[in-house]
Amino acid sequence: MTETRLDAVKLDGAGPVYDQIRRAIRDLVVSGEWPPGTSVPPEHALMEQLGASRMTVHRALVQLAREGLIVRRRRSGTVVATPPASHAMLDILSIPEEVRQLGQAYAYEVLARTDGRPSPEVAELFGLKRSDKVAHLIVLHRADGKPHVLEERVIHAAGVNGLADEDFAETPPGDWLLQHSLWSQAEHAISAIGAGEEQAALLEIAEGEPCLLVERRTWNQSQPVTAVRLLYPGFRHRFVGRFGPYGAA
Amino acid sequence: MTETRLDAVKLDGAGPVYDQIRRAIRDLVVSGEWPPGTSVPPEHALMEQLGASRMTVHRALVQLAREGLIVRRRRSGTVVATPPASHAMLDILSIPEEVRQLGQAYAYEVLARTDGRPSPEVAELFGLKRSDKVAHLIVLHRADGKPHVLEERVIHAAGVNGLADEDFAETPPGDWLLQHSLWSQAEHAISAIGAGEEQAALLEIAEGEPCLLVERRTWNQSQPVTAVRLLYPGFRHRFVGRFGPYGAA
DNA sequence: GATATCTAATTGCATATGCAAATAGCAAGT
DNA sequence: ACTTGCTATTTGCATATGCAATTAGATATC
Repeated sequence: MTETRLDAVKLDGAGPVYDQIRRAIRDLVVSGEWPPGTSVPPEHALMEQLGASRMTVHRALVQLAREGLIVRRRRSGTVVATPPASHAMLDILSIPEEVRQLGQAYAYEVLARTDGRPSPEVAELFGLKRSDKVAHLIVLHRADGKPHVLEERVIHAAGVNGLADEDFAETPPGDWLLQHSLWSQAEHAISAIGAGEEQAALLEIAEGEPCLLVERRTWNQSQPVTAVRLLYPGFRHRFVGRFGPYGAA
Repeated sequence: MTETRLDAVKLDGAGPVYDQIRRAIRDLVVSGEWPPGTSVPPEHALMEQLGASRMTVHRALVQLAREGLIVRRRRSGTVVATPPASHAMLDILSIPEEVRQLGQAYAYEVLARTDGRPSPEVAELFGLKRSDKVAHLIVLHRADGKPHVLEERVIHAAGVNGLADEDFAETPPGDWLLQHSLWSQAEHAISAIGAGEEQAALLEIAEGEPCLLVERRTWNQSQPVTAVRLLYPGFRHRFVGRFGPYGAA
């Protein structure tokens, strides 16, 4: 339960007051300045600090709660929520979790790791300078001992603390990053591709076998954090999502 | 602009009043009883009808507006929104639109149509009785003259009006359905698969070439509406989505 | 020490009121 | 016809007020 700097909440005079309050607090949350667990000042305090009525403050907080950024409980007060680990549509943010939900035993091996400058392709793909430092990893995830997905990942060292000291012996890089970095934007791309020679060997499938390729890039405040390519044997995987016409269910 | 039955809005006494109002109106919208374009009674009318204060009615309507079910404008009033044609993550609800957004010329051919009973596999997949009537269609969509995606579709006749009289000469079945049916639930599945012999011939690719298979099933109030399998040549397509940790961007 | 009870902090909900902003529709004037 | 301006309707926003529900923490009791 971190200390909350009350005067960190500042209005910008643009638009409705309730929305100024909402944005001010949202910014503190998504910037990481108020990390998950931080307690948000009670309505009365904000009301005095900002010179708004309680109902106006209330409206802002209720909306933030509906958006899932904060959690409110009577008497205990309001705290910053821990962001949902997975995303509605097609999520695979945590591969161990994904495998275990299938009721299979999870294991992984780090097949290769190189720290250094990004290759030209990687730099291009990611909008990095050649002088930036990155870690490049290849990881094979297994379910019940059988190859499940092949992960190739680039991590931007400047965006993540403690990267050099981590050997990913205990935790695979994807999960480790979830705990050691923030992200504000992500992009997914899904396509189908035939397995290359090396990839096929690692996944123990035939060369050219159709695979699902999931590419994900994440940024924090427009600074790159990580990019990953996940190669799933196609016949064994499908991604499913459910929703209604007005949004995810 | 349909007539609005004011007394259709009824409270159920469960939970907060503003939420009862919200749910009551939401139900009228999603059930199709108030189709898109219907004008919602003004706050004053609802206020009197329901015996709630204007602010309470307001709160319900504001929330529905934020959820995208209704559109509100000062003086003009409130109308039921036309549901968004495409969904944030991976949408391809309208293939013509998708192709045109790529700046390519769109065309399609209905390769086959059979009306009758569902095959056992289709019935299984869809939870239909063998006695239900369905239409089975195979459609090839082209972009700039080249095969773009192969569509295989089953439509449940009982769920859709006017199906028998439609020959899909003007509008491909996906788009036609969007206009002639409602859906309340959809399920997407994405996988990778090698093109079969016939499929490869139609798409003008090599047999076994990796393809993205998008399967979508839609229901209205738990009654099946349609199921479709879209086969995209993998090297030519990728589906992209962007979002933040707290939801779609 | 354990347990029951009270108190006060905090959020949740609803109302009443007033004013601001946008604008559809009408009226008047040219 | 076309423009101009007025007016009434409708939504948007903020405030002040009061009470209800929940419950952490203090207090009293056994």
